[in-house]
Amino acid sequence: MGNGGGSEHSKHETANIRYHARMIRLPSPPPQSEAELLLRCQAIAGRSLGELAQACALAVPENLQRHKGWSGQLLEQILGADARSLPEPDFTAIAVEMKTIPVDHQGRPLESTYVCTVPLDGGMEASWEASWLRRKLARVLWLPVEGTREIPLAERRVGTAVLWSPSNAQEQQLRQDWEELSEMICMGELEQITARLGTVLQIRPKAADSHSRCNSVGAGGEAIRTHPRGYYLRASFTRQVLLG
DNA sequence: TGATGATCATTA
DNA sequence: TAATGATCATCA
Repeated sequence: MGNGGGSEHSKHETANIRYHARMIRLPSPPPQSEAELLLRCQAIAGRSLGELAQACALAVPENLQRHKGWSGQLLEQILGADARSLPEPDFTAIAVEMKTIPVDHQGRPLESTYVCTVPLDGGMEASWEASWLRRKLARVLWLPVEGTREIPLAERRVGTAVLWSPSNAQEQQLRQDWEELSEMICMGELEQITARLGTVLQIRPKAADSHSRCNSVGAGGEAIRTHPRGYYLRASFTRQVLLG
């Protein structure tokens, strides 16, 4: 096999990067099957973000403070995601959503995972079955990336991807939380919702800052302005998904 | 030290 | 403004 374990960064390393770039034929066309997507994931497993960025001719930021979505966007490009910023699955042809997840040295998630915006304006969702959240999570490609701040961003490596759909038990957990939270919203109790609610799912602010507002409906059905919020998966849930 | 609430960048 | 991509920073 190749020389993956060397401590030198030299001509050899550069050759590997070029080789990798050919393997994934950048820019990547959208994968046409899950198998094709998984092959691409295997090709980048164990590689560093620095290597992958170089293959894309992208600069690596010093840190993620002002580039929070950088890793996710890099890996989307590498793997051929085509949804861009649309409210669609990242890989539209095969209806797969992709989530990069920062992990510690044991592969445990370091952060919660944003799923989607909480619908607040009028368009209340009729049922779990029809919910945006459920559709988003129907098929997810989890891509772990070393995320401890001790490791310089360029040196952080990509882990083994997991293509996942919720098990029956997981779906029931998600459903229970979603129904509880949705009922509160329908009852006009949005402002009573805190991130402490929900065992696997939570609602938290999702905005540029705490001054952001969006339209919603109050307890009496009147129009109000409130904070935009998003659904997030707790790290403990994602840990079970990744590690069992 | 982990989780909550706040925040950053980009696109349409 | 609202969707996408998330991580930061502070406090219990």
